[in-house]
Amino acid sequence: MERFSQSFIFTTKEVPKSAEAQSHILALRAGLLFMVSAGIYSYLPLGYKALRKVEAIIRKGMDRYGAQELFMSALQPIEMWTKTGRDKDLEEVMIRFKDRKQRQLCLGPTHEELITEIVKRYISSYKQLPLILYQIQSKFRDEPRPRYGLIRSCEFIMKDAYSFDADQEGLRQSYEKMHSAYQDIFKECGLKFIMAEADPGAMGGSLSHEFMVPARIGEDILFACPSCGKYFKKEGACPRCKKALREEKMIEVGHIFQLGTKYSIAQEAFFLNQRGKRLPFIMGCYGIGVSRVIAAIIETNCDEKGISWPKEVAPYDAILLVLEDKLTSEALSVATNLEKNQGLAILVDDRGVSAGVKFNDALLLGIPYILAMGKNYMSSKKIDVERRKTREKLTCTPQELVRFFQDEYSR
RNA sequence: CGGGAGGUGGCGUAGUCUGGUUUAACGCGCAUGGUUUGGGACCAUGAGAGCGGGGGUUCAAAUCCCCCCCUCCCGACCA
Repeated sequence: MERFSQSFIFTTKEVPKSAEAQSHILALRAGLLFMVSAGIYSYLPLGYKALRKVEAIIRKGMDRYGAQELFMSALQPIEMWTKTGRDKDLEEVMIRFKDRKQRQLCLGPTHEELITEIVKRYISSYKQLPLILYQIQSKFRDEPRPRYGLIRSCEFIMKDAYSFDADQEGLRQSYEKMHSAYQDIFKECGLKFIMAEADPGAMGGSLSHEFMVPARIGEDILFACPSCGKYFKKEGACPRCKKALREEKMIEVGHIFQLGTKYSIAQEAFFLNQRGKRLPFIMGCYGIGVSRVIAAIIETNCDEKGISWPKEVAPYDAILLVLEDKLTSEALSVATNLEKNQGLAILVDDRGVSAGVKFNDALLLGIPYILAMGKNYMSSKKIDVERRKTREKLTCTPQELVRFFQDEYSR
């Protein structure tokens, strides 16, 4: 239970000038983010809570499929990149500089090279495979044009996973696992997504799939068949329905790649098979733009009043508005009970502002349940409950509230 | 990196074209006092900027000229 009056949560009525995308405007208005510079953001307590919720969902999804978490350095010597030649390929996006010893360093835009060095050092037998490692970490890219807040920024949070297998069939299985994990993860985050076969581009490799969320401000485009609903990467009539396709904008939230041996061969990362033969690891890599997921969730879960977080990622489960000063201590104990008995995280709005401000801030913050204690509580011990998403309202006593939440969360 | 729009108290803006009536205005927010109190209340008082930075023109510059920086949008780019 936290008290709004003592929390570092600040909302604004006015729309910040430096934002155009809904998700960006709302993230700033609801006090989730602080803009440091173009494409650089700091997470404020409320935004960080939502971020940690998303990270927890990702960890659960990855762990379920046997991936192990580690944490690599963002700082990398440039020599790490010369064997694969990507110091040249990624020259433009890499943020690089010299330290006091004139050593060339970069802030990792991605981590294939480093993970390959790590695995190469410890894995030398087929018996230690397959292996999937992942991390959730900040990535740095010198974007030519940062855009739409968290959608495209120069420093952003990514979940990157890497698989190591002894053969092509192993890679296929690892890829399949990550494919399933991603579906679980995006579903739990409350995102409606589409999977599309993609071009591996500078990552290299043979096969890749993108996870896309349809949104007005998407930077990618897929072509949808209006009759069967299938999506295609290229324009042209639907092969099955022969209908003309229509363009839809998409936010790319995840991308998985079958890399093959591009990195293992270049970096001489080998293991011994059953017959003692030296073979390069067969690799895959799997990314989720964590901060971008936050933006995609807000973008697709909002209305004219503000954000409407899906329950699973909401920074708090409910907000309790105290509309009569006298009720403050009673409200705190109601909140404490809900927290103790049902593990709910409650924000108690005990600020000395008008009811209108509290209701509107509650809608802006997008916490799934808005509870109000005021007149109705004074007269008949009734708490007013509103579902943020549907705006449905009902009333119940504190005792009934316990059952209400049991029902809501067992659905 | 090309094209467009901007930079004025903490936030959002007006003023810039046509220099002077500006000791820079308004709304929000903030502080103090009072009245309010269920869907962004009201009154009073008050604090807070010298107009993105630097040069220049002029008796006089937020306003005109030059250079630079920053932000947003469109495009190019995008693991």
